[in-house]
Amino acid sequence: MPIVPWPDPARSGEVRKAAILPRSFYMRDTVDVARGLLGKLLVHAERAARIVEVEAYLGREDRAAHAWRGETGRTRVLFGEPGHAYVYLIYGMYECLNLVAEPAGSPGCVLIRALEPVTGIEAMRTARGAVRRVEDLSSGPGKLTRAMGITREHYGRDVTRGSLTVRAWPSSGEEIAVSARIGITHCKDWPLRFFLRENACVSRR
DNA sequence: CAATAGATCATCT
DNA sequence: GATGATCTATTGC
Repeated sequence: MPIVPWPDPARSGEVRKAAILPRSFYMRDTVDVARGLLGKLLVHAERAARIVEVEAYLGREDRAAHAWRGETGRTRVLFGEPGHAYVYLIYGMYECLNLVAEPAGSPGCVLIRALEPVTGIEAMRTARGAVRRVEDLSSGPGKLTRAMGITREHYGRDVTRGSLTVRAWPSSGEEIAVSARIGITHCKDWPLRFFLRENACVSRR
């Protein structure tokens, strides 16, 4: 079965009507926000995609989290209001998108690790160059920011309003799986990665 | 197929 | 000056 079994334009109307998640969605325990984001829609620049893989990063107790050392210039937004974007450069080359969770002062966040394209697939292809398969367009944290046109310009953006939003989307009923987080050196065994088990767009299948 | 090297730079020590 | 929440091309079996 194709990843997108419906015509692209037919879905853009539904995307526009989809309700933006309110700030209260993010003002909860980081793990609850992470699980809750699975299946929701990330919308930006005429493109929309379902969130299919995330990781939770906690605060000062989590040595793998950027907030572990406390507030710095880069991590400032993590300590602010929930529902904002934390975007940073990794390995000198890729940007990663996180959504800030928990009340102000508690720096939890959720790394968005993979998306399933829904609309704007041609724009994603253009942004991703030589990639052929739809399921490879946004199946990783660095890939999805490229595909969606998200950069450090979006650092601190409020995702409950404006051009970068997260919206409600009908549940697919897919099973949620849990594992350790990927690519970290500290707290390697903490079960804070959540993904839709059988989804073809999850990274590292 | 699996393993690995190289790209490349903001951030923090 | 070292490190890192990655990706891709290339090498080798």
